[in-house]
Amino acid sequence: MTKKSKHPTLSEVAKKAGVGTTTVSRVINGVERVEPKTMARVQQAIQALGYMPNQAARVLKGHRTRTIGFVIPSIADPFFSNCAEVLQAIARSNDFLVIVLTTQNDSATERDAVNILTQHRVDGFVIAPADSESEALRSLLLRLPVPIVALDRPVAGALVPSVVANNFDGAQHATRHLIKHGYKRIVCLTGEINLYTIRERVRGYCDAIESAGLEPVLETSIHDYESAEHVIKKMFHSPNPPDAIFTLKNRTTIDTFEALQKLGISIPKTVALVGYDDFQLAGTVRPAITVVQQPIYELGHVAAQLLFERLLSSPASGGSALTNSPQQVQLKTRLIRRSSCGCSSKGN
Amino acid sequence: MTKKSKHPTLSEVAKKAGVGTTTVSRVINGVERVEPKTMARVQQAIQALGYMPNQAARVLKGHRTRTIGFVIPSIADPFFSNCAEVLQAIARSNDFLVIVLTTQNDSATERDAVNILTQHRVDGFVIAPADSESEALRSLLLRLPVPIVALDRPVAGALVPSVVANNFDGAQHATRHLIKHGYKRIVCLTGEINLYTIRERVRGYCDAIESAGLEPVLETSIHDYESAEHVIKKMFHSPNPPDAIFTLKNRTTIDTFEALQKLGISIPKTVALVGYDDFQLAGTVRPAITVVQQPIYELGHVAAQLLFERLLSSPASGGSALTNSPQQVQLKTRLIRRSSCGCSSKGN
DNA sequence: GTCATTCATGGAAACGCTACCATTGGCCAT
DNA sequence: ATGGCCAATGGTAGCGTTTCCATGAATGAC
Repeated sequence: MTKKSKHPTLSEVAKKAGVGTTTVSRVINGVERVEPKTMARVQQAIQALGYMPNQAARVLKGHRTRTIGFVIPSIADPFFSNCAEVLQAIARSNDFLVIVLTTQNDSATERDAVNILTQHRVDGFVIAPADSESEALRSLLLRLPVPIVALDRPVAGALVPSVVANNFDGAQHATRHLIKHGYKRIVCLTGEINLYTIRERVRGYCDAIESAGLEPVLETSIHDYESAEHVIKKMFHSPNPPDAIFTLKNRTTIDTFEALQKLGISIPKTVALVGYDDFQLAGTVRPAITVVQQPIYELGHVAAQLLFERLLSSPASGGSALTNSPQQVQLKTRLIRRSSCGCSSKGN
Repeated sequence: MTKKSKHPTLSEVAKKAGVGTTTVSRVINGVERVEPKTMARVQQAIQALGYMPNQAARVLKGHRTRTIGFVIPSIADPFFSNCAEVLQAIARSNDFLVIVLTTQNDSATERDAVNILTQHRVDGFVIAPADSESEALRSLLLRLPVPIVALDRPVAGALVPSVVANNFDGAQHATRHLIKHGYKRIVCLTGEINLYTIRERVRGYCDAIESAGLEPVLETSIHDYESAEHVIKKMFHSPNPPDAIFTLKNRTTIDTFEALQKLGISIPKTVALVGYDDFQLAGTVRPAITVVQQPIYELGHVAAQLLFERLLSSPASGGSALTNSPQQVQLKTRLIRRSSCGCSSKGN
C-alpha cells in the first residue's frame, strides 16, 4: 500500500511512460488526438503513480481556478446554509468549487474576505454585503476583474448585479394584514437595524402603518432570548401595551414566541404575532405562526445562475462589460397565514 | 476609477518602484528587513497598482495552499452547517480557507470530492464519510499525503483520526429512560439504516430493549412527512400499537411529531416520544420533546483542532506518521428530559 | 520515385513567485 | 589606510503545467 509521499508530477509520468510531457498533457486533457497505444501506456503510468494534475500549475499558466467565493454573515444561519447548498450544487455541476467565508456582518472582516479570495484568484463571487451602502466595499468590488453577484442585499449604486427578496413589499403586506385584523397598536421588533434587509422591512412596516393613520413603534434592542423576554415584559407592564407584534427576523420571532409563552401572554388573544421568514415547526407550534416566507431556494438559485451566466460566457477573463447590463432581480415573498395573527386555521 | 483589468504582477510592482523582485517579495512577506525608504516606495507601488499576490504561484513554488476541504453529506443540514461554521472560523484564524463539498451520502460522489480536493492540493481534510466501512474510501484516504480527520462517523480500521459522538450510549440511555417509564412496546424509527451513526443508535436501542427482555421493533421506511404519517397511521391501526416511539434523527422526529399531532394521537398519553438530536423549538412545542442532544459545536471544534494540530506541527509536508498516533475521540451525548417521554416538567 | 501534406510527438519557453547566492557599499577594528 | 563584515538589495533558477513550434514519419498525388 502506497502510503504517504509527495505528489508525482507530469514529467514523472512522462518518464515512466517513455513519452514527452506534451503527450501526457494531451492525454489528460483529452483534447488533441493521441495514438491509442501511446494513450494506453500513459494512462497506465498515471494509474501506477496515482498522478493527479496540480491545479496551481494550471492556474499559473493562465487558466481560471474554477473556484468561486461565497461571502456571507454566517454559515450556521439556515437562510445562508440553504443558499450555500444550492450554490455548491450548481458550482459543482459546472466543475467549480466553492470557498465559504463568513463575516459576522462586519465590514472589515468582509473586505478582508474579498481580498483573500482575490489572492486566491477565484473566478467569481457571491456576496451578501454586511453594509449595502459601504463606499469602501463598492469600490473594492468594482475594481475586481471577476464577475460578482450580490445576494439578499444589493450593493448601492446598482452596478453590481443582485438578487434580493422584496423586503419592503413583504413587510408592508404583513403589516397591512395585521391592520385588516383591526389591531391598532402594532409594534415592530427589528433586530440589528443597520442591515439592508431589516431597513427595508422597517420601511414597509412604517409605510403600511402610516397609511392607516396609526403610529409606528420600533423596538430595536432585542438580540437574544433574554433581551426579548425583558422587552416584552416591559411592554406589557406599560400603560399602552401592543395588541400585535411584527418581528423582523427568524431568531427574534422564535425568541418572542418563547417569551410570550413563558410569560403566559396568549397569542393571538392578547397579542397577535407575525414573523418575517418562515422556519421549521412554525406551522406546528400552537398557535401556528403566521410568517412572511422568503423564496430562499430561488434566491440562491438565481444568484448562482446569474454568476455562471457571466462565468461561462466569458471563458477568457470573466469580463462582465459585454454581458447584459447588471441585472437587479427582485423576488416576491409570500405571506403564510396561520393562526398567530388571528386568522382561523381555515383562511381569512 | 480603475475598473476591470488583469492582475498586476510582482515584477510590475518592482519595475514601478524601481527595485528588484526580491525586494518586493520581501516587503510583502515582511520577514527580512528592508530599508524603510525602499519599503515605502514599494508599498506605494503596490497601492497604486492594486497588487495582490498570486497564490497559485506561491503554491507552485512549493508552499502549501492554506486550504482545507470539508466533505459532508449536505450543508443545509444544521448539524453540518454548524460544524462548518466553527471549522471555518478556526481555519480562518489560522489563515486557512475552507472548501465545502457535499456528497448526499453517495460514495462515488464522495470519492470524486476527495479527488477534486486533492487536485487542488488542499492541505488537509475533514470528512464525514458516507460509508464508514467502504474499503475504497479507506484506501483512497490512506494514500493521501495530507492529514485527514473523520467527523461524526469514523473510517473503519481506525487509521484515520476521528471525532464522533457516542451514538450507542446515547441511544441506549434514551431507550432505558423509556423503559424506566414502563413502556413495553417501544418502536424505533430509523431513517436511512446504512449510515454509521444510525446503525450505532440502532445497536444502542436494541441492546437496551433486549436487556430488558423486550422485543425490538425497527421501522426503516420513513423518509419524509408523508411516509411518516403513513407508517404511523398503520401502526396505530394494528392490533399491537406502540406505547413509545424513539426516532433516530432530527427530521424524523419532527415529521413524527407533526404526524402524531395531525392524527390526534396524544403525546405522551397514548404514545411517548423521544428523538435523537436536539432542534430549535424542541423545548417550546407542546408537549416539549425529550431528545438526545449531541455536542455539535464541540464535535466541530475538536475535529478542527485535531486537524490543525497536524497541519501546524508539520509545516513542511503534513506527514502524519510522526505525530501522536491516530486519535479516536468519542464525545458524550446528553439526554434532555422534557415532557414527551412522560416526564413531568420538573424532573422525573 | 519524389514532393507536399498530414499526423503523432517532443523540446522548450513562459506563467508569477520565492529562495539561493552574489554583489554592492558602508562601517568598524586593527 | 586596509581588510573584513554586515546590511541591503538584485539576478536568476525552478516549481508543474500548457502551448507554440519543430521534427520525423508516413501517406497520397503527381
